[in-house]
Amino acid sequence: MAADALHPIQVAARRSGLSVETIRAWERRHRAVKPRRARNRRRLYRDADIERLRLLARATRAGRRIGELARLSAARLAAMVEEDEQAALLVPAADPARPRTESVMGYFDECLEAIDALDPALLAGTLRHAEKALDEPVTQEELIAPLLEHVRDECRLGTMRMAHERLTMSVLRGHMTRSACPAEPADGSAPRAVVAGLCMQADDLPLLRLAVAARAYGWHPVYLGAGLAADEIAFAAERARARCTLLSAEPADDELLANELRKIRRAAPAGHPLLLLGANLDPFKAVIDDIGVVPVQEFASLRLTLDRMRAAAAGAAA
Amino acid sequence: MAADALHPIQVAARRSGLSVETIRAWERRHRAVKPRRARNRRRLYRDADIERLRLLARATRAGRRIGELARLSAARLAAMVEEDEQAALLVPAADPARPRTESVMGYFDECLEAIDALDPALLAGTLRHAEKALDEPVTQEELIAPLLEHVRDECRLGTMRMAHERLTMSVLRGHMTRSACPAEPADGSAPRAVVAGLCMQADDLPLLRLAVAARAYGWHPVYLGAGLAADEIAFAAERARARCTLLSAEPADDELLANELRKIRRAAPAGHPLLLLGANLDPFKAVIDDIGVVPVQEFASLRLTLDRMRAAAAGAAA
DNA sequence: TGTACCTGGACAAAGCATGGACACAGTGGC
DNA sequence: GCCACTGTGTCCATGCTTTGTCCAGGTACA
Repeated sequence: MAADALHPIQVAARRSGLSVETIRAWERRHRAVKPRRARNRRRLYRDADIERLRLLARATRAGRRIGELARLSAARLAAMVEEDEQAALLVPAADPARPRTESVMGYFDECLEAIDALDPALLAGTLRHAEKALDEPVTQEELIAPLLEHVRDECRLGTMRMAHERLTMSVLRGHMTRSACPAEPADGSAPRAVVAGLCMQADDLPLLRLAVAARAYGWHPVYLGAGLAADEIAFAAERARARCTLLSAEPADDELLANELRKIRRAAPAGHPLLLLGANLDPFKAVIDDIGVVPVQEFASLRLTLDRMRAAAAGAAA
Repeated sequence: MAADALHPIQVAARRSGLSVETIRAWERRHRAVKPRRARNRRRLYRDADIERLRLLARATRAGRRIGELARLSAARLAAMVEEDEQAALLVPAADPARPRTESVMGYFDECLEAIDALDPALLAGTLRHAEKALDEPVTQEELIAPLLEHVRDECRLGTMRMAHERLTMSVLRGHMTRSACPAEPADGSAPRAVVAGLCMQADDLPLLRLAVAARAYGWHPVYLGAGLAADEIAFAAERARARCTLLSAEPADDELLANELRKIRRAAPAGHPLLLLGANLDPFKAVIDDIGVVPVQEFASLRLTLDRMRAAAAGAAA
């Protein structure tokens, strides 16, 4: 439907990534595209015109001159762009596997020293360093999670003070936030995933870790934190165009949680996948089977589940 | 219930984000929506009408002209909006430098758009962009703080949903954490400042802002979050070798707060400066004078106080 | 009486079209 | 090296259309 839709130049500009001025210049000087005209002389672009503009933009970005490109047919153009971009991929040779000289244990001890000295910059620096040397999932799994566990235990035992724990949590939260939503603008093609906690939980680090994992596996997390009502989560999934929703279940009032799950299922778009992460999901078995929630017991299996889901979504879109 | 509720134009405006004037103009000039009329000729909008207005608003924001849109059916319109926004997601790789306005207002509006679309990456990117174009203190003072205020208000009014507020807080927290403790290893010579909240407070953003400000003024913040006991704060000040401690006071139980202040003073090293930031410090006047806390009513004066303190510390060390 | 709403008219800002101009990077000749 | 030439993206002046906002005068309602 709407295959013959006509678009004003503004839309053509936004969809092609070119400026309005450039599009007009290309037409004026080279007749690169020939849009229809409205009665009031305004340009009206068909989908095919915009597609052509996109191709032209990519070709110029690859170093070609617009003067040469303008006369080419759509097919020639597409082939040329394809070829150029393939060639560009070959140039930067894949970086060789990094030697893993640094051990996790070493970083762990360094972190503990930084925590003991209450030095946030040192702790953050060590974490970043570790993440560069090790892989990100490894860091999460073998450094950050155990570190948090350790600090909590020591704090409970009295070996460490609350101040240590708070500083650790604060730095870890910052670090994980950075991992979940890094500086580079997100890859537009990554599917989105809403990440939310089912009810109030004081400690949002496990949830944040879910977002970090999603990001590492090629998703674009929309992190909402814990304690949101069911209809808010469903609304967010729809508004953000999410391909799935990741929920976490803290040990809490089981009846209430089950109810929230049902509410989300009802309010979310039909067929929208819901994942529930939790160490002990036995109390929810009935609900999970009933409404079709995907249970995830550990982070290792999360990856598989997410990958399968993305493949399914891509297949459906194609 | 009330599925066929009829709404006055005021409500239609609030829900669609358009002005009342605009809605009337669209109807007058293009018959874009055809609301029912009450006996007294007042417009009455059905939910479907408001939905249509929302779609029209989104389509115009995507670069289309209202004159063209008005004649389209609801289905065509929805498909078009969907397509436009989907396409916009794929392009940003092509236009990294958005040539939009560089004023605070411009950034403010861009942030609101990102929040409305529940797009964390776009919001974070806009904030970073703003911080590069404006100065960091300006961004804090004139963009981030008002933005937070605005979102809270809209959420209270019902124009925005909780999901919007949570996403905003989560992204802002990440952004401010990054500002408070940036990627470069800290300048070793910067004096340290412990930043902590005097008692539990659900919202840690004001406190985080304190850390960001300290960092911007050349200090090295040791951020501990809110809700720490007095002796933990004093311990942290000593262990981290801090030159001062920044505290924030939320409107709360005054007696308790005063007590905490006294406890910190007793437990902290002699002569260690304590700063207390709060909008209304009147209830603490007695304690402040008694134990020598430096009151700070606003961020502008914080800078002066911190600078003087650093100069004094440098003088003493030399 | 004050507020919210209606209508039609008016106006300023923004968007678009056109043709011209400028700045800048290559390119090739000297 | 310098210089002229060309291709290209951006900007500007001018004129027209579209569009958001404002205003005056009038009506309904508490």
